[in-house]
Amino acid sequence: MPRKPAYDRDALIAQARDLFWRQGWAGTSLKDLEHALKLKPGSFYAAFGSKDALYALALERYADEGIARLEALARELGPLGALKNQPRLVVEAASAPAKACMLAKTYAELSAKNHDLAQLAATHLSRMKTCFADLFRQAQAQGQIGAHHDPERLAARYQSDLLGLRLSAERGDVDARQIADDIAADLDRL
Amino acid sequence: MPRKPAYDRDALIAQARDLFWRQGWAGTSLKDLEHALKLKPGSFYAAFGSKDALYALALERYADEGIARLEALARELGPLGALKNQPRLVVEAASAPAKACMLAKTYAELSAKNHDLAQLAATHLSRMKTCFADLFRQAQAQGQIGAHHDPERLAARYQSDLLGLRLSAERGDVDARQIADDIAADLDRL
DNA sequence: GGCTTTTTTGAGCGATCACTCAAGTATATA
DNA sequence: TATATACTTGAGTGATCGCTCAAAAAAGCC
Repeated sequence: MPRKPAYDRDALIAQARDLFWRQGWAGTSLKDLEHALKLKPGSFYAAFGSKDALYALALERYADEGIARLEALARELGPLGALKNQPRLVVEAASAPAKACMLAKTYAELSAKNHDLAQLAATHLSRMKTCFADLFRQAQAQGQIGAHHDPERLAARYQSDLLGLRLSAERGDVDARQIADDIAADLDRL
Repeated sequence: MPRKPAYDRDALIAQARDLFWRQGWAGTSLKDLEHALKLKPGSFYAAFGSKDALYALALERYADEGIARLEALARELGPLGALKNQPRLVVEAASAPAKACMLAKTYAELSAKNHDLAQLAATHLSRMKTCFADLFRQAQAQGQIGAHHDPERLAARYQSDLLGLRLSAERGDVDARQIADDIAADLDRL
């Protein structure tokens, strides 16, 4: 007997993610969301509960897709191949709403106030780091990387470099592709 | 004949910089500033004109002091020594309001909206990059770094790594000192 | 078609935003 | 001490914030 919603919830989350990714938490108002998602306030709150709840969904979507993409890349190119290609891919992703990492932007914006979303972003960053560490471990098991290296340490450094790279890629006066290549080249010296 | 202000303008700018640095642009309200600087709205606007004008002053102060600190370090340790020590120093600066770079945070927060302050932060980031490039050039002239390297490229990568490091240093699940040491170690292999 | 159930709509809520300004107060000169 | 000239004060501006809710509209079942 009930009426069905006129929107595609998954598509709305993806749209919200793109908006939040570009503009940040404080930089995205409900008016922005209502306009982009074509939802009036009532429908918005019926669907998602609050701005923060939607942001949390967007963060999760962002992290899940990022990890899935990396794992797919590893199946295609192997662990070291995936790690070496990821920097270039991220920098050259033309369709992405922004170059910088949404998790890092969220954490940077909200951690000072101990906002729940900052903690959530940190958790997802940690998941990604674990994913990197797994790939380094696999590369090591395949003999592509010296056995004396600590995969966790390599992962922390790699993630740090990627975050810097992705922030640099938003700047007009930096050649991010050069940096991406240099990061990849460093992996060959391990 | 006039009355003198009861405040120290330079000290107020430093306090504002610390607050903005920690909390960001949108995250710092005028109430926050009034409370921290102990200025009522009237005095605040008589002294600085607007929130954005004070933020611009804070950004400039931040960048100027950062460059001055690095140049002093280079006079003490030489160009390569300064570049190698900077990561550790930044990560271990216990008295700083935050680990992450204020210029990077500002740019990340405001560039999507083409805010004037984002452009200003980008300009200061560029100044810093030039400073890094000068140090790499000097290190090269002294034979501490291979002559085949492009100092501008080294500077871009170094700054990118530093931005990533400083963001990572705000996280609880990352050993930033290890990353800092790894960045420094990479400079020895140039 | 009639009824139930849900979604959609949009006016409007209190709170907070950056900011203004007139009145009050303190100080340096004469 | 008197006067001129700033600085300080804080109530209050309109705009925007995230969000609520009652009424209107639409879709599934009999």
